[in-house]
Amino acid sequence: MGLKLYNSFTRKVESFQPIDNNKVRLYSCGPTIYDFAHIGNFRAFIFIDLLKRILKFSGYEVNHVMNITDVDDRIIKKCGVENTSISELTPQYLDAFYEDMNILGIEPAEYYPLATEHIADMIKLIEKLVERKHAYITNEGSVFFDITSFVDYGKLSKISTDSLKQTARVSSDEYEKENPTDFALWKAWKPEDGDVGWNSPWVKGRPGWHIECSAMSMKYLGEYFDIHCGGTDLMFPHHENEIAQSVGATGNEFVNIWLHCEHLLVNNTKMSKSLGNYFTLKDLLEKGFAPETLRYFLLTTHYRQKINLTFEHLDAAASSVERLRDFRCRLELLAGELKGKTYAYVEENFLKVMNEDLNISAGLAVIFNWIRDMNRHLDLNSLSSELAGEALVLLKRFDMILNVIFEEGIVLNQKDSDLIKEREVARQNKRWTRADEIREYFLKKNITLEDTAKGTVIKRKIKQ
RNA sequence: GGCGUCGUACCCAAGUGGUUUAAGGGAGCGGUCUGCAAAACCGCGAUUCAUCGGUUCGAAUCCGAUCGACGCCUCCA
Repeated sequence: MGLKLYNSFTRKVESFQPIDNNKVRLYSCGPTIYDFAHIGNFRAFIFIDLLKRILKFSGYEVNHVMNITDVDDRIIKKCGVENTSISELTPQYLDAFYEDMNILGIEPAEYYPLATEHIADMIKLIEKLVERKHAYITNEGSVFFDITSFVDYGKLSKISTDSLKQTARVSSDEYEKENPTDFALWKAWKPEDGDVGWNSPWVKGRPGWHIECSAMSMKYLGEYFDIHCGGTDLMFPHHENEIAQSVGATGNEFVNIWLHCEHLLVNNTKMSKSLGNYFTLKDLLEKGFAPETLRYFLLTTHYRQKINLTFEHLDAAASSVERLRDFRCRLELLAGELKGKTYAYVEENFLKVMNEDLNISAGLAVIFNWIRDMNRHLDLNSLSSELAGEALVLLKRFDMILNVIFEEGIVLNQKDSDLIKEREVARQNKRWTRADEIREYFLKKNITLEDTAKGTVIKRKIKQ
């Protein structure tokens, strides 16, 4: 019993036990707000959402911090190209990010700290690393982490420092590193940085990318916290460097469990900005895919499995969401009070498989098997309104995880509700042409009218 | 070259030594129901788990080889 998770650090599935009773402290790497995030980025955020929802479902309290990178090479570059400043460039992308997260039904983190608001914390941390001889200052005033000073370097990604020496890009012309594999903590100001720069004990400049996560995670979650997660591509060098910085500075353990999410692929190739093979959320919405469809698609493949994005795959996801919602509609038509726990065993079965490293495929199998069983009873009219109410209770529980089943009801304007009444009369008088005409009219508005023994059922159409 | 993940039906995908002559979803076909639809239900659908060899009383599951796909080693979710 209890949740088990695959720890990338030990490469084993481990029982999860929070450090502090039932409080879970979770850090995840957030977006760099230089542009709109693509749907591959959101795969990772939806994975974190699933993790958080399962933790909460199981009764844990979750304190989640997600950083926002609002200063880095790409941002500075774009500011140069567009002849603007960080404070003018980034807010629009941050807003878009929050909006997209909301559209995809992702629960917000407790904190979204911005890198530029934590420069002082980063400087303090760098000072500590210099003090503890893990970092050195170059002639120009940049500060680098000396990876040879940290014996466990490479332990997370299983990359040996020897092999790194053979492949690391030599960039001594950019900064004066002692060793090409050392990474920047503080970068001295250069003309192409424009007006980006902060004063520091060394020289005016800006933080390296990795230090923000060490500084902000420890500030909000303490030196040692439960879970740190992100995409697999962050494992090296980003997370490896975070460990080096954090452990180097405190001498303590840093993170209990590391979780890494696999990539979203397009044509069997990683979706990425640099390859240009990406879709933003907006792109896919404009193609007619519903937010629920996209959420379901990203949510329902195991997080350590690559997903290949195809429109066929999205269509299949839409059909599945409709199946779940159609079941909800049938229950709603029948349900009495929403109480009771006749179906608690189904929830137990669900949680049991979800506890195995978030085995969502097995979890869905539990849900769909139950739905088929319930539909059978509904077809036979052998489900009482009490039991329908109880089933609805469970369905709501499941939707605390999936968040695609329940929606705000459809509100029809006067003209449309009159049309539906007209259609009912037409059907009674067997004027089928008129009835079909009205059904067509609604279909164009993505509303399906279904004729049942209990009258017309109005549904929002998701599938294209 | 180093490190790692993966290959299960038309598509997606769970299962990682016996309770599986392999869950679940989608698509398809046939049927029930329906004015017609839609939804739902019933039935059909892998004697087989990339290939070959080995271990075992027993393998999709363990080991080895081969083939193929992908990721990281450089910014990246």
